[in-house]
Formats: sequence, C-alpha cells, structure tokens
Amino acid sequence: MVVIMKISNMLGQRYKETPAECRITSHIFMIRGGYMKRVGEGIYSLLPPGLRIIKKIENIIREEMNRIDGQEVLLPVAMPATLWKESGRYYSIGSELLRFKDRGDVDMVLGMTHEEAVVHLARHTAESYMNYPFMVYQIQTKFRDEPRSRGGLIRVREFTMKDAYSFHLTQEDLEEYYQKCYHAYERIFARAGVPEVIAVKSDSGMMGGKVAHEFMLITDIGEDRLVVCDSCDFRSNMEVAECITENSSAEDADLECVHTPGFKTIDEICNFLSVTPEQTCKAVIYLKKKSYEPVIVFIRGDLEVNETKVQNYLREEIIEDDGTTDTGIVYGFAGPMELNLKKGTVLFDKSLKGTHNLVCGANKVDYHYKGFTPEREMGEIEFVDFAKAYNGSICPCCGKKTISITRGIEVGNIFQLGTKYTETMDMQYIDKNGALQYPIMGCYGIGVGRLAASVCEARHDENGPIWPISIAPWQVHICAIRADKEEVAQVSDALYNDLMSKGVEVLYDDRKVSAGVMFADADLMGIPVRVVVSPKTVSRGVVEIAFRDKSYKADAAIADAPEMIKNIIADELKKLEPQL
RNA sequence: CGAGGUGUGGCUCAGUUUGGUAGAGCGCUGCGUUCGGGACGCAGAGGUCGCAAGUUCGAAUCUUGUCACCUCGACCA
Repeated sequence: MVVIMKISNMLGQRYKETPAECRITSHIFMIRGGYMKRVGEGIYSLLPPGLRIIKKIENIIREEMNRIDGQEVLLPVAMPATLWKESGRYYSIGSELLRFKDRGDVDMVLGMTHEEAVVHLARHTAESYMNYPFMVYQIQTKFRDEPRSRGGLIRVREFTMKDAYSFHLTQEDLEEYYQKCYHAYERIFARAGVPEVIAVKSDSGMMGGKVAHEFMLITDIGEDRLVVCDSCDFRSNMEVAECITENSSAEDADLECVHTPGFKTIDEICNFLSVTPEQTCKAVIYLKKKSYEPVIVFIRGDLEVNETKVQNYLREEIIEDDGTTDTGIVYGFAGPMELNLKKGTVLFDKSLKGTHNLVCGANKVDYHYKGFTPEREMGEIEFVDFAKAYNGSICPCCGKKTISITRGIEVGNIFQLGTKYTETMDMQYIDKNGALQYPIMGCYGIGVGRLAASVCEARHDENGPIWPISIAPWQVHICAIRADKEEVAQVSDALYNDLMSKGVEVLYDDRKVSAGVMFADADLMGIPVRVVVSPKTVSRGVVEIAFRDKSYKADAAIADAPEMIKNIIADELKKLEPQL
C-alpha cells in the first residue's frame, strides 16, 4: 500500500457546498471530500482516499476470516447462466440479476452473490468426508441491478462484498462454525471502529435456510426496521419479529348490523361509532403475485400487517391490491362474516384471538357489524402472527411491554443455508460408510463500501468524517501553514520524510493556501491525527499535534515529534482491538 | 413500477410566471497584496440552458415527447 501522499498532486477536489443529489451525511462528505465520484446510477469510481478506506476494511476482514480458518479464493464476476439454471435461481430471481449474451449467443450473468460459483468450485474438489469442514471466502465485485439505488455507497448496484461459504458434514458442525463467524463479525466491526453494531434475527428470504442474523448499525437513515427490547437482549428485524398484543377486557355483546353511510376507514368508523381502533377488526387486502387471487388478512384495527410474514406463511409473493382484479370484495366494508369470495385466501392475525365485541365490515355497502366476537362467530379458526411489532408491544423474550422500533443499516449477514445449493447443484461427498451425502452450507457476507459509509454515518461532526484510525485513509495529516516560508517547508518536509521512514501513513498538505482552506480540507479528510507546522510553532521549536475528534491537542518538540506520533498511532490502534 | 419534484460552465444557484439570443458566487489560470478556521484586488478561460420535435420573425422561457437525477412508496439473496 502506498504510504505517503502530497495533497498538491493528489487527484480529487474538495467541495465547499453540498452537492444537490446528496441527502445523507456519508454521501455528502464522501462526495465533498473527493473520496468518490458518481459514474451512473448506483455506480461510483473511487479516488485515492476512498479506495484506501476500502482496502483497509478489506484487510481487517481478511485477517478475521483467516483467523477462523477461511481460505481466500476468487470467483468470477461474469459467468455462464448454466450454473444459475442448475440452482434454479436463473428463473426465480427477477431483473436484479443482470443477464446478457456473449458473442457466441451464450446466456451469461453478472454475479450478484456466489453460491452457484462456490458450489461449482467445491464439488468434485471435496469428495471425501475427510475434506470437511472448510470455509472459503472472497472479496469481490458484485452487481445487483437494484430498482432504486440511493444514499451514496449505502445502496449501490456495483459494490465490493466479502462473501464466505462454509461446508459441513453435520448441522451441529455448521451451528458451531456459525457461532465462530458471529464472533468474527463482532471483531470486524469493533476493529473498524463501530463496536455498537448489533446482531438481529432476520428473515432468510429466498436464500433458503432457517437461522439467519443481520448485523445492523442503528441509525435514522437505515433502510431496515428493527425491533429491540429495552428490557432484555431481544433484537430482531421487523420482518420476522413476533408481535404480541394485550387484549382489551371487553365483554361479549350481541351481534348487530349498523348503518355506517360512507364511513370506510378505521378512523371514520371509530369516530362514528365511538370506539377505539383496538375494538375493530379490519381487512387488509393483497393479491397473490402469480395468480392475482386475493388474500385477505383480518387484523385488529390498530395494527399493521407484516407482509413478509404473510409471504412466508403462504410460501408465495403477494402484492398490493391494485384494484384491477374483480375480487368480489366490498371495499371499505369487508368483514369476516358472509364474505362472498369467488377465490382467494382468508387469514386471521392472532391479535384477534380471544377478543370480544369488535366492529367489523358487513360485506355490504354502508354497513358494519358491532359485537363481533371472532371465536363465537367463526368457530374454529387458525390464528397466525401476521402483525408488525410496534412501540410498546410485548417482548416475546422477556414478556415486558418494552419493545421499541428503530432503524438500522445492514452491514453484514450470516445464514445457515442448509443443503439448498448442494442438492440442486448435485454436490456430494462420500461418508465414512461409503454413502453419498450432501454437505450443509452456511454463508456470510459483509458489504465493504456500505460499511465504510456506515462508519462515516456513525463517526462525523458538522465539518466532515472522523475516521477511526484503523480504516482512516491515512493515519497522520501534516498541515504546513505558510508552506511558502523556508523554515516551515524545511520542518514539515523533514517530518514527512521521517514519519515515512517509520512506516507511518502520512497525508502531507504542502499547498501554499490559507490556513482556513487547509483546515477545512483536513476536516473533510477526517484523518485522526493532525500535525500543524507553522511559522508560530517553528519559532518555538515545536509542532502542534491534535486529534480530529478534538480529544487531544499538544505541542511537541520538533525533534521528538516523529517518535511521539508513532507512539500515539500505536496507542490509538490498540484501543480498537477487540477484547477477544 | 406508482406519486411528487428538479435538470442552466467543474460545484451551488438566479433568470422561466410576462419569449428578444445567458448571469452571480465558489472552483480553475496569471499577476500583486494578505494568510492559524474556507482572504482581497486586477486580468482571464469555461455554458448551442438534459435531449428531440413543434409553435414563433425570434425559445433557457410556451407545447408535446423523451432521457436523467432527487424524495416517498413498491422491490431488495
């Protein structure tokens, strides 16, 4: 890695104003600071400072993957579609998978993840049980043709990802290794300067498998909604978090059909009939994506439907009802009783279980029922958890009403995959008894650029990023104020050469610009240790050493400065070492 | 893909309502003065106003189409 750089000949410009297209902090600073430049939608070029951050994060990840016996490999970016046809994902994945043809008219894809490629690599290579377990990983470019990229490096189409794949003989062995990887991830995020990253339970989506965790940085700009308990360790992605509600103590009442002219929404009904949303049962309507058959979810009026749970229950995708299908539903007045569905599925959320005396639609224009008690009216019905957890709902772990909802950025994930890919792609080994078996897989990803942007989100002030020293593009930033003065140039040149010879990474601002410009740029570069050399300091025989986060500022004799700086860097790096 | 918004030098924007042939600040080049928190003066370079068609004697400005970007939603292995 290049150790030194002078700003006077470093490519890149720093901007005083916020570019119009940027909204979030990390995007603003990484464009303003000349870390990267946009090329197309969700596609960026990296300039030296940006690339150096990425490389440093990669090295931390590499060290931690090696610690848990990972073997680094490199899988291709472009590959023949046949591999993806084998696993079936060529057909099941939508247009996020970029497909194209080569000159010979052969179907090709750009890798958006590498399960297929890694199984191709490992099958017929690990044919004996004695080869197991093993883990391979790569740090490679991925391309996902996202419908909407955003937020600078937070969500892009082309990005660098560390992806690891482990292969095991038994589920127990996978689970043990999964824990190791979980721990390695904690070390990676701590070393990258964001020890506050938490693991949450997550949906395994279409990756298959059962157990999965996502590593999240809590921040308001995060795209994922998280459910965390303020009383215990419960942490989950909204997609899979169980919603537990408390029933009101309402008594049974007689069923009564009432005239509710034009009142369709829960608010209107509650207002008109003087009830609270908890005393209503609403119908939320979806369509099955393939068949366009309606799916009606009945749920307590104050709650929202968690669509991921519905999809997982139905084992197929649903979409919002766009109103173009003749479903036979009386919109605004749909209810569970006398529901005249031509086709479709009716589901009940468990928030309705054990409730009494609710208001619900009567499936007749301008009419609702009062006194609806689901189990009395409907007889045996299956109640399933389809609701979104909410602030103050009951924690599934400790039972207290201390659930709170926050947002987070997913910086990494780990999955227990199982045999989905080894089976579809026919990867087998011979066990002790000579029988053929499918190995069990786990997979583990970290988005490198997204992690860099996340660190910037978590570590900045109003003037720019404050990079943790472990991933800072350089460790030390020399500001030579009045570099046109002979004595300043001499001292700063000497310091720069001395630090370089000691292996310190130095960014040297040797430009003949005003102090204001220099400091503003230094703030944007966010380098943790700043050394100021100026006529004032030189005349006193010192240089000034200051931390970017303002936690330290002191003068050092010119002769002592290099050694002192070296020690400071060692100390600061040590602070980021995880406590095993 | 749905709703809303925006496209004018490298960057941030004004000018569009009411058509008359393009401006400011920052940045960039040169000279001089200044200089420990985005200095100042003077002199320069740089834009067929996203693109296309139309209306008009004349279009950055009006009409239609199209493309791109931003925000919210859908999607997200």
